[in-house]
Amino acid sequence: MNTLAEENYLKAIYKLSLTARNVSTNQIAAELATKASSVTDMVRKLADKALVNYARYQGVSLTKAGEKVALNIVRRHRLWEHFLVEKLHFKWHEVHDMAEEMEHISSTELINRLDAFMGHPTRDPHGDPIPDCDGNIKATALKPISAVKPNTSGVISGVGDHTTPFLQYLEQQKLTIGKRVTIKEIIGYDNTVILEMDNKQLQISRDVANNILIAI
Amino acid sequence: MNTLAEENYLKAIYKLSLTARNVSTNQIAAELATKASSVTDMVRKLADKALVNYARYQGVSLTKAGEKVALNIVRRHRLWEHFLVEKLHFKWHEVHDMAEEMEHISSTELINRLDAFMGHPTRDPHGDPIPDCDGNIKATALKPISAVKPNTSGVISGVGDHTTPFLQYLEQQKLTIGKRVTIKEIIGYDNTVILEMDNKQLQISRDVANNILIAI
DNA sequence: TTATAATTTTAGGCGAGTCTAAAAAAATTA
DNA sequence: TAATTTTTTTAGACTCGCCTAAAATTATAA
Ligand SMILES: [Mn+2]
Ligand SMILES: [Mn+2]
Ligand SMILES: [Mn+2]
Ligand SMILES: [Mn+2]
Repeated sequence: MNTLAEENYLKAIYKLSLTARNVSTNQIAAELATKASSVTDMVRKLADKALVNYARYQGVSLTKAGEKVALNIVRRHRLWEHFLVEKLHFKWHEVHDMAEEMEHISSTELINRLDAFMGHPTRDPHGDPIPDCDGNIKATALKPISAVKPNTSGVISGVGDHTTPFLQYLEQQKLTIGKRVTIKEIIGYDNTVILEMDNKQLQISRDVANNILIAI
Repeated sequence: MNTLAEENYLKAIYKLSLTARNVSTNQIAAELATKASSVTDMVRKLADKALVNYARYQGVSLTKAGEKVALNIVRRHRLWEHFLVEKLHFKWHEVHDMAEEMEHISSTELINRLDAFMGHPTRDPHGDPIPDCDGNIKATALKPISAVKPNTSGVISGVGDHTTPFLQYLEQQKLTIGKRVTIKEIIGYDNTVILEMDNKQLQISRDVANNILIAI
């Protein structure tokens, strides 16, 4: 149906669309570590297939059909990540690159059986929601720790940075998905955040606080 | 390391090498449903990478390095097939095409963990041996039912034909891996074979008998 | 508003992998 | 052995996805 390259572009456009109405050529190029001219080529191909809306110099957005394809790739990616962590006992920072390949395995039946095998999980190891087979996805309102008022309590439910060093740091600090934390104080000087977790105090930097998302 | 196309060629050459010392261009083309000219191109590329021995018009054989790569792909293919049948409950005739894609997932750590997760299986759902991580493979001397003497008993341990209709037929007749059968008689007229299995008699055609492999 | 900078597109080219058609070599048959 | 058939290779072309360099367009600053 769609090539591997097309799938990667659609997923990138989907991701960027979460924070911008029209996605720019340069944004896509940066996301995929490719060149703007390559993006222009591919975007025209996707427009021909009616998967994106595109007018030159105007940026790009997914059509209904394109969004459906993208959500399916996201579903596959997150289900495989879940499998890798839950069944093969990989750490949460190790699974992304493997899932990046596995998300392109095309069988729908396979992914539905994997979904059932895993017990229809709703979130991947990083807290991101897993779309169902119709592309429905639970949008959850999460807030970065840096954006909540002191004495607020919440459960860590997602991360804003998926890089290995960040995830490893969080794991080392036991700041993992599901943990309840209370924001005690935000230091004015450099926005360091003082947290309470498991009855212990803990300081995290502004950058870290920006990338830990909690449900209140 | 190697492209998807290169991997498919190496696997095809490996398979054909089991029944021929030097594999011909046309054989490879038939196996991969491609054209002889494409095979010549690719074979020269594989020779440049020292994965095959090739002299024009002389056919091709795997080098030690090429065989190692091929065995690794076979390992991945068969482990994924095993997973699909044992964990996701696919039937043995449904798994080949999915495994054909999954075998190209490149992570060695992934496949070793999958191996452990499945309990280090030695055979895939079709009875074919699964190479270990060093490429060691247990060559088992199996005989087609058509080649054994009457009143011989053995255990069905492999198939010589992996096509869906054949596998479905065997399943319907309960002639599956692990079943013990006794060859009672081979009818001279058309080589129909009369079997005993589960204390019942059963007739199979010459073609079917040729493609059921037993360990005696 | 005009000049400058940044973004995006176009033009042209490259490698991978495939194809068809024609030429070369090997195998088979007469 | 000579003619014919089959197999294999070569020649040339195509699509896909990518690149660089240059041109066009849009955004920003003077
Ligand atoms: Mn991908
Ligand atoms: Mn994830
Ligand atoms: Mn394959
Ligand atoms: Mn198999």
